Amino acid sequence: MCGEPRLEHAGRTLTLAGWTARRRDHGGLVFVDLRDRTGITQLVINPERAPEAAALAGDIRNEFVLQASGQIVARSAETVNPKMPTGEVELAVDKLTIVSRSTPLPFQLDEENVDETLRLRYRWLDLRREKLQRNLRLRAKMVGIIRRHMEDAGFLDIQTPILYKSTPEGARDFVVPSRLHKGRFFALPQSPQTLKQLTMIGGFDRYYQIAICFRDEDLRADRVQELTQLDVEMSFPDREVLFRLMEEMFAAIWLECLGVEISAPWPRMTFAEADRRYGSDKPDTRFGLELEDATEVTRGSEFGVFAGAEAVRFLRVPRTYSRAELGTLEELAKERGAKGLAYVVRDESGELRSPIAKFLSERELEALAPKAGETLLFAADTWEATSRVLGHLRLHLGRELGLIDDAAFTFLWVTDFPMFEWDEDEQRWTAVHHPFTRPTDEWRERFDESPRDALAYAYDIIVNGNELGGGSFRIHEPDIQSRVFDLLALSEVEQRAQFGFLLDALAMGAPPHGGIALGIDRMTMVLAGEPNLRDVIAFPKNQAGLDPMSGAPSEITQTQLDELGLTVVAPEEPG
RNA sequence: GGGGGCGUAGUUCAGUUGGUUAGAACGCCGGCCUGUCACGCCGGAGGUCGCGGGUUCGAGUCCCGUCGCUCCCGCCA
Repeated sequence: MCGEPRLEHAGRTLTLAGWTARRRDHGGLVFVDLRDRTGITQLVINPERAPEAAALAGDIRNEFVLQASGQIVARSAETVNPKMPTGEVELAVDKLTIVSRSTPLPFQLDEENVDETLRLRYRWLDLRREKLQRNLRLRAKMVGIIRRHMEDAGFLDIQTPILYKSTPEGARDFVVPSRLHKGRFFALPQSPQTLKQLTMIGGFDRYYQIAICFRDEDLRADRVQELTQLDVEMSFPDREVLFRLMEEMFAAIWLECLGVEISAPWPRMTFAEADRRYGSDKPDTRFGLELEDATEVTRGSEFGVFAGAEAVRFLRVPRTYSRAELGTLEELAKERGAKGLAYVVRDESGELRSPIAKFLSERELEALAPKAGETLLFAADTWEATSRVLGHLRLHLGRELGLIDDAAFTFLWVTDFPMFEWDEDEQRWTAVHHPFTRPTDEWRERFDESPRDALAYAYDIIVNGNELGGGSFRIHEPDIQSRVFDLLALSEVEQRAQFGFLLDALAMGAPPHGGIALGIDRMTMVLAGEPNLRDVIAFPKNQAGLDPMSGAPSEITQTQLDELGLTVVAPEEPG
């Protein structure tokens, strides 16, 4: 392989094949950097040694595929290239074959910042680049460790269908029309959730699958429409066993892929604590800058906004800001729905700068205790809104103030999520996790009496503020499952139509069960240090959900439409 | 659905206050070159300044619209 020849191989005869990374034509001597996935070796084509090869060498262009036979020779001292691993040797070519030619490339493989549409359109070229080679190998290695780990722990790989049933709960479904049953549709699974529960009821007590899941929602840098997840489920679950299984798996991945040791067990934090301290259900605990609560202190304040707010919370930032900078921060706060951003700056001199200071009593200021060189940034609103605004600001400030150690990995379990949240638009309760999540034991019998407060037996894996996975213990009692559906305003008819099979199964000897699902794409992203999911996926779609390479999604023929019994009512104008 | 950023040669970019023929590097084509390794040297081709409209004597530059890409909000059980 091109990355392998070393000094000790000198004298050996061999054949290398690969791509032309670069040709340096000296008129007589021609040098070619030949590249394959292992690296680069320099070919030397000397017309005195190999006249036939030299005759071909003038034709070689970038990315031509070559096969070259010859002898590995030590380079003379002055021609050694210390920058390359194979730089002490080169291949003195005897026989050269141009195996395959290439048109000039639409972009150069060594160019940075190439337009992403171009990279996606010619993905086969992008894949030759070092970054994607590295990321996809890392991903494959990680998946290998995952499979080994799950198999060793006695989990059974069971495949579940891709053509499945649409359930309007949750994300939008991708649907596939049925030819044999016109007017009816399969849905691609958003997750094998109900199916893996059925494997438990079916007597396989430890299931796993590397499953592709489909969600027809808008895309983001860290969100794609078809995602790969490690899906895990076990019967008679023990949370400690499951947590340890995950901690050991991540430890193995991080050690084998990065050489990084992760200490275990990981810290655990309830959702309530995460929300209170970090304003987030996925806190980045690589830095402090925690939210503080001034609601009690400012109760009855002369500053009406504070006096009347459900919650007054603030960030204590260890620096001072100019008015202009505070304006920028306020814009950020408003992006997340804040009405404004009150502040108190105490300069190094000890002087207070604050539009609200005149409203604050001695007692209030004393309690807030801004130190010299500090800025307090306030949000006064509903509790939930203050979390959203300050949690967002905290992340921004953490990055801006350089509080984040990029080399650090902080793993965290967040537990005890709320079961439900109120959907203002639809005027009904929705499941925070999913409707099969079991309430904690204390809420088991009364979750529907106080849905706002009910807690779920659910947990997330958070790494550096990224949600890498989440799971729960499931409901295995048909009556409780029905009551959850009732609370979610699913009529009895809808329950039967959508989830009848699950309710029937739960009624026929369902063991207690629970599990977890991990985002393989996001795990790779964090592992590779990539800010973008598309760079850890071989053939991703762009942000509009289109594939610039194949042109998918595309129109289908009238014959296909007829066979499927479909009519296209409002075709998109072809762009 | 909404907001921000970007769009100039094959690629990555520059382009001043609105002013002559829109530049550079790499790539591409031709020529020279026997120790280069981002080889070097000489020459050349290559542009609907995303698209449409407007202002102006004059628009890559200003204005309006539109399209594409991207980041974010909504959405993502």
